[in-house]
Amino acid sequence: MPYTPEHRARTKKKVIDAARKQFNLKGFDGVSIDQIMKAAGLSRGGFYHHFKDKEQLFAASVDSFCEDFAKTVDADTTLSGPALIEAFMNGYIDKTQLAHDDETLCPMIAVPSDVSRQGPEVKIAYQRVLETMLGLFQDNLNSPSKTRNRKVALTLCMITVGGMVLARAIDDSSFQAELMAAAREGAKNLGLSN
Amino acid sequence: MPYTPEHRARTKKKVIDAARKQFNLKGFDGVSIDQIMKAAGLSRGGFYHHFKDKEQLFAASVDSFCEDFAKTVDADTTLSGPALIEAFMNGYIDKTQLAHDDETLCPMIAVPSDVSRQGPEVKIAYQRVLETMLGLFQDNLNSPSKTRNRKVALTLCMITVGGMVLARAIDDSSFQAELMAAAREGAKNLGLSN
DNA sequence: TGTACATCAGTGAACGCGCGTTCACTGATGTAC
DNA sequence: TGTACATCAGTGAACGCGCGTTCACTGATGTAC
Repeated sequence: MPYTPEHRARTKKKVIDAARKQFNLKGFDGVSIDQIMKAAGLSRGGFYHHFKDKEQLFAASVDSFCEDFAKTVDADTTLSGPALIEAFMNGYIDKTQLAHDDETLCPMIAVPSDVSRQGPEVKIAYQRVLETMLGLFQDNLNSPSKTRNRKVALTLCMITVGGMVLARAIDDSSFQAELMAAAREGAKNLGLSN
Repeated sequence: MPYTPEHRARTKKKVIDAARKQFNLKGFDGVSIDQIMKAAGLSRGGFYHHFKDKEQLFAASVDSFCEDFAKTVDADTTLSGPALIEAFMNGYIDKTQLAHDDETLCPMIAVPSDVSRQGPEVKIAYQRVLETMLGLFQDNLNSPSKTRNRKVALTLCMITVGGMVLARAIDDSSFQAELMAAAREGAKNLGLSN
């Protein structure tokens, strides 16, 4: 058995990491396999040793974000309740704001339209990211009604994602800033009044 | 002067209408100029008599939706205030829900990621659509504070667009339904409590 | 009223290019002896 | 310990294809006389 399984896994991860950045930046159709493999320091041909096709890589890249995302969410144990929600939301929005040519952007915000045109594998990966965010909100809302908490958590997800998606699709930077601010505030009000 | 200006305008409109459907369905990169021209009953070569390039057609197709959208918004004079907001929101969400292979879908929901990768012309058209929806909400909220009304209106836009965008990017139809319902309810609460 | 003409909307072949995917191969590696 | 070998990760040329755009043209039309 030449090469260790770890070597193979490491290479695969390099490809996924390169793909994640590029897909977020340019969309599914905006990047070629050639570009991704080059960015990963490999050549075109090796791609199909690791992935069935381009779509499977896209799904893997969304899943890879989800893993990191879940880790970040679990890592912050110093806060809880509405304070955690607010801190998380601010961090998430800040990251988006800075991410003009950034690669750490959340795929929920960078590629929702691309995902909506893909098959189940990609959509399921996307849903996992959404459920990660949703879970964080749901678990840190303080209403005694679980139903109520879930509804508010859903609304928080919609405000966050909707606000950032809209902000990125317009050209007017002061309107962008207004959207970001309204997302922060709207979310804060909802989280606290709950 | 051969052909009337009206003839030219009518042809251009046919191309824009065909483009709007297809862009919404398959995204900017998912449709070719050839396909659009064929759908409009024309041949490839004539395209550049009407548009500078593909991006300009994309902008025109978003603008074309905006015109129709503004007309719909102005047309409904039987309702006003929160009742109008609720009625509008329900209609908008219903349309999205039915629009699996539909062409009347709002570009705010169908193509935000595509728009975020385009130049200013397209983004400005997108912003006009957003401002149309925002204006409807803002003008029908009853708080005496205009600032407050604008903030709530922004949040309503984020919930509506965010909810629909998320619903279209996942595969689980019961989760989809939950998102749609939460968008309706979240929006209603916000509109009424205001 | 009838006709010659200029205009330009519309045609379709052609351009160069990059795409996703396949494939015959090369060569680095861990294992067996 | 040293070597021959089998495995398979990685290479890069090649495939067929469709893309956005250009261009020489055709032919339907409104206008001038």
